[in-house]
Parts: sequence; structure tokens; C-alpha cells
Amino acid sequence: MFKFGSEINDNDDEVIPNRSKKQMAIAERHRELLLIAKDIISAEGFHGFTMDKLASASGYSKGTIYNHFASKEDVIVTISCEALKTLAQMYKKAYQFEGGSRDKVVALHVAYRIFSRLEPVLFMCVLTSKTPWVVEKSTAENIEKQNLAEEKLVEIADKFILDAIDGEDLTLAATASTDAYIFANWAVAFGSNALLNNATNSQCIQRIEDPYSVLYNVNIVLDGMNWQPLSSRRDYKKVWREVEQTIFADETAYLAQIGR
Amino acid sequence: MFKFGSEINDNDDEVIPNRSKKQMAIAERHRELLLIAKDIISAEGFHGFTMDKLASASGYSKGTIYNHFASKEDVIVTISCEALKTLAQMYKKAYQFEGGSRDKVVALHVAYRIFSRLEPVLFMCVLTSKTPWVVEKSTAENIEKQNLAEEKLVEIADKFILDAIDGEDLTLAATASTDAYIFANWAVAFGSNALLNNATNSQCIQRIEDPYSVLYNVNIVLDGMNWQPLSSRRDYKKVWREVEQTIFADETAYLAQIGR
DNA sequence: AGCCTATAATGACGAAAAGTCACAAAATGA
DNA sequence: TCATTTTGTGACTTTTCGTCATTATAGGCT
Repeated sequence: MFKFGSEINDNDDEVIPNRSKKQMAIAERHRELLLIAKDIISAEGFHGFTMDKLASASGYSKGTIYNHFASKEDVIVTISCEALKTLAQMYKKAYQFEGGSRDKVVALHVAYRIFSRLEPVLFMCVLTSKTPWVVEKSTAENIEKQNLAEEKLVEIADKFILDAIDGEDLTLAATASTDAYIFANWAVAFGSNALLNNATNSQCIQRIEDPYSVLYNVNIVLDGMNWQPLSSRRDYKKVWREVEQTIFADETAYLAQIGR
Repeated sequence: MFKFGSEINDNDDEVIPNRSKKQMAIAERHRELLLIAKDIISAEGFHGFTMDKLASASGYSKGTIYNHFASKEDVIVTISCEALKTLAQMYKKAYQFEGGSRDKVVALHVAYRIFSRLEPVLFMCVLTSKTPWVVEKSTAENIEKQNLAEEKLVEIADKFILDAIDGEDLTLAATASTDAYIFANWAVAFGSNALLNNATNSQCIQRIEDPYSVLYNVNIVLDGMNWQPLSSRRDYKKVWREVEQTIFADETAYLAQIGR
């Protein structure tokens, strides 16, 4: 269920008009290729991913691959797009968590943390796909799609903030927007996860070695926003564990199993 | 002054024993090559950087280049190492800022922000150089050097925290270490800067469009740590500007000039 | 100076990968 | 059945990484 790709295209966002059989077949293969590409990238990184590997792994010729993707970079942007959609699904699940507004936002961060551990390479793909030389070699259409996928994510995140304001757990500073609050959460979450996943040989990070280190950072940020109830008045470790064991039980079990 | 490279090797860390003329020449060329490599990477990204370009730009043959670096990846790790040293210099300057412990840590974040704007590609290099396939193709020796450079940075950051504890502006939670506090600062700073530099076509980030957005995030984190005086009781925008206009005046002027 | 050896520099070369394109195959429709 | 359009193919060109046999050079020794 949690495997990226299983949900490719089972959301709907593009309205599908009556497509010919042929077009359906092409769309089907597009998904197939994406899945294979994702496996290669996950296993060998963007560096180890080649169009020849994708061709031979899929059984199609290089020309056909290039009918689907404008370039190697175009593949990564498409993959990143799918990654964002997967993340959106997880965010929606997090929103379902029963609890106060701050509990829910903790659930959001659990979702992000789990995603970054399940798919560390895809997690970084989202950033890679924004670097200038990837953007340049990709199609404008795909870049636009990626922006839309990201905006959708922001929309979901917005709900968490608005709910908190509604419930009077959070008061927006006079000068601040919900975007500013989303950005703060995004920055600390992205930074924490990126560093934990990539800077593993850093002494500083090795010394911490605590499964809840993302939570600590999140607590600091939410306390700094004065998002009620403060971490001094509620045990968010327990909330974190509960989220892991309920709505993301499958993913958590899988991660434990593969020891990551 | 602020240009990366000017300070390559004017710090000292490796004790230089009596070296032969030849060895001196090699070391000199090493620095020269690094400078050229850095220019290419800054201009064209790691993707656009090739060993052939480095060879022809430097006037040396490919074989000679490979006498200096084990691989393309080895170059990036070395560059990242130098970037970390540059950053260390800037952190030391930030530590000189006259003010309270929290003012100083704001100066630290100004330094990081300026670095990320002066050298956006190098800023990302530090992360890139930690990805598995770069680490694998680089020499163990260079990786070790990079870890040491990073650890030195953490040591400097540690001073900011210890001073605050000494001055009773900050109280460490019973269960937390200074490493945890450094990690929180690092995560929010890295995340904010990486997103601001790379996710510029994100609607959410475009809507914020505020030169102080990093400061807002930093304020949230430091408030969340209860680092005194809180942002409600002191104008840190003013502090930020002051740091920019005093100790990093040259860099700030340069950035304004090139409009970044 | 003239010779010798260790060390360094060179660039041609092999291998791998991106991307193209002329041609082949298949599907579609009359 | 045949003509036309669409789709698929893989050999080919170009670029780049990394190697290595060959050439050049520097520094010591007589």
C-alpha cells in the first residue's frame, strides 16, 4: 500500500476524456516505465540511472523511451511529480488523525519523515528536479505539472494551519501569513530529514542518534509559534508513536523490517 | 575578500613540513585547479562540470588532472571541503559580533544566508557530496577531511550555545544536548536556504517574497528554545541589518550589486 | 658537462551513455 | 487488399569518464 507507484494514477487529477485504445496503451506503458525508472533511481541514484538501463529493463527500445520522455532530466521531474502526489496522499491520511490541531500537524511530520525514509532517493529527487540544469532540459509542461503538485501539497498543509486558527490553538502574528507558517514547518522538516538521511557520517548527527530527533525540532518550531498545547504540557512523543502505530502502521512495520 | 578561494589554504590546518620545490609547485597547482573547478561548477552546475573542461581551462592535460583528483566526484568533495572552510571563516567573523548571545546567533544565520546566496552551487555541493554515489567514487581520505571540516564548524557553533548557557540566556532541557540545539538550528537554516534558493518557482515561496524570511524561521526556532531575549522583546530585524551592514558589509554590497 | 633514474605530463584510446534518425513494422481505414 | 499514418527500432554520432603506454623533465651522481 505504501509503496510508491501503487497509487500512480489512481488519483484522478487529470480528467480523462474518451481516449482511444492506443492512447490507453501508451498511458499504461508510461506508468510502467515510471515504475521501472523509479526502481532504478531508488537502487542506484540519479547518477546510476541511465536511459539504456530503462530501455533494457523495460524491454522497449531507446527510441520508444524517448517518445515518452524528452530527456533523462524529464524522467526525474516526472518521478518527482509522482513523489509529490504520493506525499499528498500521506498528508491526507495524516489529516484524518483524531486529535487536536497540533496532534494533527505532528501526524503530518510523521508522514513526511516516513516518506523520507521509505523513499530517500525520491525525497531528494524533489530537490534535484528543481536545480537549473534539470529544469532547463525538461519540458515546460512537466515543470508546470510539478508546480501544481507542489501547490496541492501546500493547500493541504494550509488546512492544518487554518484548523488551528479556527480552534484558537494558534494565533497568526499580525504581519505573518499562513504561507510563512507553512514555510517554517517545511523548512525545518525538509532540513531535518535531508540532514538525517544524507549527513549520516556527520559526528554531530551521529551523537544525537535518536529516532525522535525530527520531533524535537518540530516541537521547537511549534512551541516557537506558540501552537497550543505546548510541548511542555503534552507528550508529543506519545502522539508520534500513536500516529506511527495507527494510520501508518504498515509503513512503520515495513521500515522496522528492513531496518531503516 | 568574500570570494571563495581567496582563503583557500591561507588557513593552516595541515602542518606543512619542509616540502621540496616540486611538491610546492604541485600544491600550488592543486589550489589553482580547485579555483577553476569551482568557477566551472558555479557557472554550469555539477552536471555541466567535466574533467575535460577543467583540463582545457587549466591548460593541463587530462592525465595531470587525474593525478590531482581520483574522479570527478573527488573534485566535488574537495570543493565542498573548501566551502566548509570558507563557512568556518564566516562563522568566526559572526562570533565577533558585539551583542548578546542571541544577537550573535542571528549573526551566525546571517553568515549562512549570505554564503548560500554568494555561492548557491557550493552550498548545494556540500549536500551533493554526501550522497552515496559521490562518497563511493571519492577517496576515503577526502571524505575524512570533509568530516573534519564539518566537525570544526560544529565546534564553532557549539561556542554560541555554550556562551548563551553561560550567560543564562538559554537553559538546556534536561534530556537535550548542545548537539540537539545545533541540529535544530542547522536544520531550519539549511532547509530555509535550500528551499529559498532552489524552490523559487514554488507559489508558496513566491508569495512570501520577504528578504527576512530566514530570520522569521530562525526567530521561531530560537523562541521555541526560549532563547532570551525573545523576538517579542527585541527587534531582530534591526540586528540582522546591522550584521549585514557591519561585519558582512562587503558581501552584502556585492550581493546587492549583482542583484541576488 | 654528460649521463642516469625516478617522477611527472601527455593525449590517444576504450568504454559507457545521451540523444538522433532513417528505416521497419504495425495499426488504421477505405 | 492496399495506401497512409502512426509507432517502434537499434545502429550511429557525440560527449565524457577514466586509463595507460609513451614521452618529457628534473635532480642527483660521476
